[in-house]
Amino acid sequence: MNVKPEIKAEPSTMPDGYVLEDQVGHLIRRAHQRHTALFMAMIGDEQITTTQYAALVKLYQMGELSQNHLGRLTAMDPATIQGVIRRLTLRKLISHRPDKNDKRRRCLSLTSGGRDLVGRLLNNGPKVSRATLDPLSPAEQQQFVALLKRLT
Amino acid sequence: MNVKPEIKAEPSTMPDGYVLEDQVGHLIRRAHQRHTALFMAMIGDEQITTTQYAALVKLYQMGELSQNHLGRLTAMDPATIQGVIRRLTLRKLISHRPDKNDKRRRCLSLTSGGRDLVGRLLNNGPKVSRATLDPLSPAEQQQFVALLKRLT
DNA sequence: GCAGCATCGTATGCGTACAAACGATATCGA
DNA sequence: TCGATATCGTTTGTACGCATACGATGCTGC
Repeated sequence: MNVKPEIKAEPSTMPDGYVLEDQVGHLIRRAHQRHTALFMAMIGDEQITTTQYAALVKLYQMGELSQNHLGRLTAMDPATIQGVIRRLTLRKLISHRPDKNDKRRRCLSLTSGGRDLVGRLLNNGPKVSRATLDPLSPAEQQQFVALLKRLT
Repeated sequence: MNVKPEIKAEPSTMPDGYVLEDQVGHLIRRAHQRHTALFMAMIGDEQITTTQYAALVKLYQMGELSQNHLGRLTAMDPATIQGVIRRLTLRKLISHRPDKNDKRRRCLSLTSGGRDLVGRLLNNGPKVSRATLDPLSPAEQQQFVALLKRLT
């Protein structure tokens, strides 16, 4: 149960008080890790990830979208959304058909199974958000989200 | 230069006002993307990533650490820190020797080249933090970081 | 109508991030 | 002392995230 005494050695002096743990990027990264863990534990499906959920919800809301457009709406570049869509298609949650007017595009939409899944998970989304913000008071939560929105 | 009119279809009704873009997890993910892009553009070395920088700075500060302990200090699990250390070792920024008292451990430390690199990059760390927080006023920046720290 | 440019989706390569399983080593408790 | 348990670092597999390059298609301006 105990951890060994850690190795020690000669540290180097830092320019003024540079503390890695106080840097905003490090804190954002850790907040992202924590949120992802909460999401995977609470969303209600073992396989669905945060980005897959975002793609499914957007398709649920919008009905039919081209692949890159869906990527833009969910903040994923073409290479990333391609992988996400491939995995969701393998799970038969998404289907695609060619666009009549533009041969380059794939029209993506949810299958009935995909719609069912989103319907089941949709109530859990707000629960994850609440759990993520739980350490803050309601007023602080509003403040935090408002500030976070301006950092994009 | 123009984007085509986007595909439209029958959207599904959502339970109350669920807006993906307002969910804190989505905002944290986008803030993380933005910070990473700013870091890569500003840190002063084309190859060094955020996690590699964290590992280098910690070793610079602490002098010598075991691999998993360094991982805990920088919020990386053993599998992740292993890859980071392997790449930094390949670049000859980090060296390792066996621990006298514990044969399982690798004692990690910076090479002279690693110390030189950290010395050159260290002033850029705060610049990245400032750029990340730039959309906010000074008071808001303090508020934001304070709230973010409590979400970990 | 056609040349240049933009966008579509794909593919490859590299770097996190983490779960799971592993052998080796260390420690704790009976 | 010795067996159970914990930790160390590694490996494998899956999933983002992005840079880069690619061929196919669409659009714009001359």
